[in-house]
Amino acid sequence: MAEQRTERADAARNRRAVLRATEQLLAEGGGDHVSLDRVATLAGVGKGTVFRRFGNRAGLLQALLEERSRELREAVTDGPPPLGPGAPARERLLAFLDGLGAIAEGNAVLLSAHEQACAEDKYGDPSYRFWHGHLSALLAAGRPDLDADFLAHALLSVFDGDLIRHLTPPGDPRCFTRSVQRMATALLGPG
Amino acid sequence: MAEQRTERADAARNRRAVLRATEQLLAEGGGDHVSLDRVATLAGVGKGTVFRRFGNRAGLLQALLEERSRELREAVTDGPPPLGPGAPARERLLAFLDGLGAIAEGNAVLLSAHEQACAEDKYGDPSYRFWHGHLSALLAAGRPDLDADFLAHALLSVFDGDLIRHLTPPGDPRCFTRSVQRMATALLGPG
DNA sequence: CGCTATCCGGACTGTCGGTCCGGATGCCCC
DNA sequence: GGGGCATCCGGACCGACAGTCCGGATAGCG
Repeated sequence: MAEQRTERADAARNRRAVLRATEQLLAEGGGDHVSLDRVATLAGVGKGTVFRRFGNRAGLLQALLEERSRELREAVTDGPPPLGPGAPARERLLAFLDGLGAIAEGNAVLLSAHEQACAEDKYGDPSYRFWHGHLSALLAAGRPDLDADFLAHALLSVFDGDLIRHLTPPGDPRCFTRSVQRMATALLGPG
Repeated sequence: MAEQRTERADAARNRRAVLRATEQLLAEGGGDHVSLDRVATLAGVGKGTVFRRFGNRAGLLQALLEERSRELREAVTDGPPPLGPGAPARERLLAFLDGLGAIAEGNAVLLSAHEQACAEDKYGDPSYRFWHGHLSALLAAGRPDLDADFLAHALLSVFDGDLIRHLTPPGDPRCFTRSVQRMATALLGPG
């Protein structure tokens, strides 16, 4: 539904330019630094172009996030174990948290900006629903006695850009992920 | 430091009027409905007055949240068990989560608005630090082998206004709190 | 009752997200 | 190669908002 039959060449070029400009602005200043005016100017396009492609601020950030996490989503559905199907639920869960943690740690600023932009419908966002569904299924497989749906929300709620930056010391970029994995292990119990 | 020697009567009256106006606007529309212009108008004061009292949007919402949670904080530090000191850590933890959950469930809209306004320093906010310190101490007392500091952040991260509204069905207002308590129990293990 | 520190009000500014439409341009078909 | 049309572009424009500022009002004290 979002894809036209064919996208005109200039449209594709502009889309790429806008995404590149967005990530550049995110890198050089905080999330607040990314105003759509600035994105458009840096990308060398008009403001209207940004909105036509991405709908609004949230859509723009979501597209960037989607680009950064598509690989993990494919690995989770179609890839080899332990991420993909085939491994025991416990191993798949830890592998998944590792992958998601890596993305989150590497994109904490983008995460914060996206959380702030997605004011109200964060839990209806397709991307969120996918992560939640996957997590929920793995949890239910590991511990059928627990409330997998809620625990999946709880585990995801910890992937907060600000929290990640607050908990990541310089020199140990995977600290957050390890903490999440330890928590998940404690939740699953000594199974 | 925030208290003047004596607050003029009109200043105190205006402060109350602003807080009342804020909660009224929060109640009748979403968090976005609370613009400081509207608050000032509804309170019957000028815009400058709102800013002089509360600094900015975040300060206003924080003041309201503080008002709603002061009782719990006092009960936790000075009150009788199981909330206050004296009960076993496990019981205190569950009682604390019950109290915090009640506040969060009753103020989900305010919570959302506050989260959005406190863009960057959410984890430095004195109120957050208090809850985190308390939770962290109780967790450390119950399970010294776990990373209490991280788990306290994780438990608090689930108190998200949007998530609470998303998980609270009509007719079961305490559903969220029970889920949180079950999660905490699972974390503490079968001790 | 008068004086001063304090407070009030609302006009003002700069910025932002989002809309709109006249003009340009890529693309397909002849 | 060229013409016609659907698509896209750009940036002027709008309304709303957070936050600032200062001339004027007033509470409270002596």
